[in-house]
Amino acid sequence: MSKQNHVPTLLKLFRQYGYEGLTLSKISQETGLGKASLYHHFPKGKAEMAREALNQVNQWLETRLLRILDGPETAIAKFESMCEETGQFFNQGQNSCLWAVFLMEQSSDDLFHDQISVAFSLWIDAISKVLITAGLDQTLAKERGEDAMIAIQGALILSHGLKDFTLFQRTLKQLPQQLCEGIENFKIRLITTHIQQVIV
Amino acid sequence: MSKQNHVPTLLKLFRQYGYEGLTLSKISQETGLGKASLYHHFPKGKAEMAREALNQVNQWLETRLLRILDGPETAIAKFESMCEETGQFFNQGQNSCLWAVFLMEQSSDDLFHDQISVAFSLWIDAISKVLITAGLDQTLAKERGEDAMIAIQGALILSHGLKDFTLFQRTLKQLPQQLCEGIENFKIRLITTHIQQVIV
DNA sequence: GTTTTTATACCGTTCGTTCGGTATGTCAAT
DNA sequence: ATTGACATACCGAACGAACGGTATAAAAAC
Repeated sequence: MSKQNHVPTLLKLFRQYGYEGLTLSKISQETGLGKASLYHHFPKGKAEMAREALNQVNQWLETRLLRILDGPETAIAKFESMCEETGQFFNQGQNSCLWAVFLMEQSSDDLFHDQISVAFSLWIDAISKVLITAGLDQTLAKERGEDAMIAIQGALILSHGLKDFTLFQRTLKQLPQQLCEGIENFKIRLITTHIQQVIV
Repeated sequence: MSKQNHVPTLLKLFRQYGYEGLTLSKISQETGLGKASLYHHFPKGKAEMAREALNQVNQWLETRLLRILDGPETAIAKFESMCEETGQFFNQGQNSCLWAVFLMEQSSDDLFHDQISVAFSLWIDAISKVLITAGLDQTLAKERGEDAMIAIQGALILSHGLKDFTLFQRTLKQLPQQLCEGIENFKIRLITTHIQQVIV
């Protein structure tokens, strides 16, 4: 069986147990592969397995989310797609976020901070770019992108802490409106301005 | 030296390394106590040390934060004090939150979920109680309490991921206004109503 | 002089990792 | 068609190191 087949399992395990909390024995048990076989696929050991799991998440971000936000739809439609996709990815809040998990432990943060930092920036910038295109002020757009990520990450934690996953779902549901607040009539304003100019 | 003197060190270490990531050797090294001495103070071992660290946080919540929110000031003033206190506690975003750290690992979450869940609920309820007193609808007040916690937890993660702690500070700064949105004139409305009644 | 606190030495276990080797398949050279 | 060199996927057994934890007893504090 190919190496890539086991990456989703690795992702699930690292999310669940954290970097230090996940042992090779557990990985061996869950993948059905002997420890030596694991080292055949991932010669650099546990760190490489974690890196591959992170890559899996970052690829989801780039191939699914960023593609949505780069699309031709309206801002609100893109954000709704984004939240839909995000909800699925985190299993409606029941999965934790590997980025956050690795950030919480110094050892894994030392190893993977760059990957995580880039991922956050990409997501935030993609959101704010949509907002800027929709006519929002540049500074405000950036802040709203950050606030969106804050809401998602915070909602994941709260949902886990309270074992109430409707919290995550509510947050996602409110996010598009929140992001687009004050720009709903952008096109209308544009048209109005245009008409006025034409008339004059 | 008394047992309680070492709890802040334990808190710092568990926040930094997580539960599985922190070893007794490290604790021994940082506290300057031999392992045997550690087991004299904490007979149940690592789990007890973590529990004491968590208690430290929960006591901060109950003796500092909840006391602020129970005070006689206006809603906005209480929230400003809360954010000030919170900013100090998390060292302007540079400390991570032990609740979140323990929630991310299955092993520590199994051990301490109850303590964490109670803490979240206490904080949220205290906030929403303030808002209800200020005249806000009960459901909306609860949601805002949740959103406040989401913002704080999310901001901590984002700040760490981007190594930009101004993010956390901005979030705290905006929080009071955000919480009080739509209730600023509550007292004025009350007085107005009262005057009208008196006149009639 | 009793109690509290600390240190030394060690326990069994599990950690991440490595070694040696087997089974299966590929593919050109013979 | 057979051979031999190489590549891939896998595993059992073992490695040294570090883990969390525990005796026993000396030292410090009261």
